[in-house]
Parts: sequence; structure tokens; C-alpha cells
Amino acid sequence: MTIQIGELSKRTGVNIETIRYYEKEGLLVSPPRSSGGRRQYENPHVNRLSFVKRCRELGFSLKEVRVLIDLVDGGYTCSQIQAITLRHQQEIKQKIADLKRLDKTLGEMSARCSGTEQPDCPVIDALFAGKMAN
Amino acid sequence: MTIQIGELSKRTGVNIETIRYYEKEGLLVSPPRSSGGRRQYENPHVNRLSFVKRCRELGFSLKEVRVLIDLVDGGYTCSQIQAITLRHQQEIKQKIADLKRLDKTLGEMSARCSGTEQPDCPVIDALFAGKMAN
DNA sequence: CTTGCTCCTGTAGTTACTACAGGTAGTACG
DNA sequence: CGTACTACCTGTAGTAACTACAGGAGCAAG
Repeated sequence: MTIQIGELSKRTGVNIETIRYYEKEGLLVSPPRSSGGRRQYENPHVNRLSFVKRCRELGFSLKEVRVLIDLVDGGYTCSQIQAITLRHQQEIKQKIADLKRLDKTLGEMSARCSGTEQPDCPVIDALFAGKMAN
Repeated sequence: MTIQIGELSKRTGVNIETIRYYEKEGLLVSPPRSSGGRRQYENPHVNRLSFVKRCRELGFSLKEVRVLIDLVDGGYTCSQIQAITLRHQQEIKQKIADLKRLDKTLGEMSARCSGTEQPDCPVIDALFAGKMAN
């Protein structure tokens, strides 16, 4: 019941090149090879790759994913995982706050635009004068 | 009234290496050099670099900054600039929405944690099972 | 036996910098 | 005048997380 990399890619939705990249980076164990040198995957590989993919979808960096995998492999406690999750969530919240500030400033700037074909624009003025909201 | 790169860096808050990088990328014009080969900047250079810096602070990519600079140099209309600004703002809004979804999912996952020293965690379960909220 | 698909390795490109290494300009001090 | 010290110079490599080839081989079908 082994599958090749193309099938693994289809099942997980992870690009073939990315799978090989993850293997090179040590996020996935190197699978056995066929006589012709092709990677032969089984269910555990599918599960692990799905795990990595979901971590990535949640915005964890590969470095963080590596930490999570090591914990899963080596033994972990709920409080450890929760701490990592909460720290990551804090970073996300920070990014949201930063982006909201940008959104607000951009909105204020473009709101003053006439939107006409005049060679004069409050956005450009603000960018030159540095009168940006914070 | 010329200044050297160190002074330009201090006045704009842009790293020296970054200034040279911007020049190499064509975002800043190459300034005249002293007899010893050092870059000699004047006020227009300070203004342009400040412009680039503010664009970056608003989240514009260097590519977008290049477009803005070309417009400023070659003539622009308010409606052109407004369009670029609004498009950029839409991207920011999209990122905010994406991050909010992550934040929500992470919050829901960690809320189910016992936070104890047990080798069992709903976050890990969710990552393996793929029962993630969208 | 040749077509055609999947797979292999290895390298380069992407974004926006940052961090050196190794060398020169310019100034101040003794 | 020599030397120490700082600021500057170029050019290359490293960062994150992939993606995109180039050039070649395995494998099944006709």
C-alpha cells in the first residue's frame, strides 16, 4: 500500500517540490525508495505531511512546526502546546493591529482624494510631507 | 551642503546598507561622488528616500514604490494614485480578514486545552485530525 | 522500441533586506 | 609625518519558504 510522491501531493494538497523541500529541511522523514530510486510513502507519511500543512495554514513558521513535531515525537504536555499556541496567537493579534493601523491611514489618505485627472494628489503630498497618521 | 550616507541614514532612519540597496535597485538615483568615491547627497535625495520609507511603512512593496516614483517623476493624476492606494488597501483588508480567521481558530483550539501537564492536547488532536474551523 | 508520463537531483530565482569580509578615505593626535 | 580611528567602499552570502526550471532516468502501454 505504498504511494508515490504525486499521489501524496494529491492527497495532501501539498506541491511535489514542497514535499521534497520539507524532506530536505528535516520536517518529513526520508521515506524508503523503490529499486528505481522513487520515494515510497505510506499512511504515516500522509499524516505527518497533513500535520505540517495544517500548522502552516495556521501561520506557524517552519521553525515552529519543527518544534511542534519534536514535541509530538518526543513527548509533550498540554500546557507546553498551549503556551506555543498562545504565543503564536499573540503575534497574529499584533499583525492584525499593525495592519489595521495601515488600513486606517490608507483610508484617511485616499478619502481626501478628488479622484479627478488633476496632477495633484493628497496621498502624494502626505507621502512627501510625512504627515501620516499613526 | 552635501551630506554623506551616514548622515542621510540618521536623518531618514533608513539603514546605510538599505540605502545602498535601494540605489542598486534603482529606487534612488545614484548621487555624485566625492574625489575619494563617497556618495554626496543633498536635500532632494533626503526627500526621495523619506518618500520611499513612508511608502514602505504603509506596506507598499518595492515594486509598488517604483510605480509610485515613476508616476511622481513622469506626471500623475489624483485618480491614478487613488486607484493604487485603494487597491493596496484592499490587499491589507484581505490580510486582516485572513489573520482574524487564524486568530479565531487558534483561540478556539487553545480554549479547549486543559493547560495541565498531561501528555494529551486538543490542539495536537486538531492538527492531526484536521478538524479546524474555517 | 518509442512515446509519454512521473519521477529524480541540483541549481537559481523570488522579496527586502542584513551581515559580513576585506579594503580605502579622511581626520585627529602626538 | 606616522598612526590610530572612524566612516565609507564593493561584493558576496545569508535569511524564509518556497517555486521553477534543466537535464536526465524509471516505467507502462502500444
